[in-house]
Amino acid sequence: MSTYEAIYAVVRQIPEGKVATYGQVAELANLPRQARLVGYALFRVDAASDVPWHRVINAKGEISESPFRQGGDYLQRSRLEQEGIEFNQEGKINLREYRWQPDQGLGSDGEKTRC
DNA sequence: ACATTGACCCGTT
DNA sequence: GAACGGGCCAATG
Repeated sequence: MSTYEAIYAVVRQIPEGKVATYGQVAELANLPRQARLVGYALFRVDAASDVPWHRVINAKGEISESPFRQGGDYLQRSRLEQEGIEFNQEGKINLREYRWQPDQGLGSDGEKTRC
């Protein structure tokens, strides 16, 4: 069980039609402030892996991927669109809508115990 | 074993 | 609101 394995495990928990940011995945993987490692891990992810790496995006809601990535840049976006995720003119995703929240069913009130 | 790299996030200016 | 820099860790050659 390597550190990357933990990251893959978290990414694998991302439901379909939802996206998670690197920082979020990092925290879920027990790696606080190590969003970088998440990105590095995904970079080293094997295409044959069942890791939905395409569901992981940066905090800006933009798709980040290296130009050397197999296929091209449109691949990830195409996959996300298949999941039902929409992009705006900027090619970004509405994190407020598609951000994966593990505790989605927190409470009907949503945010009440604030301050 | 050392140095380099690599798909980021956050706080400050 | 945008731009800039710093910090972190692991894998690779």
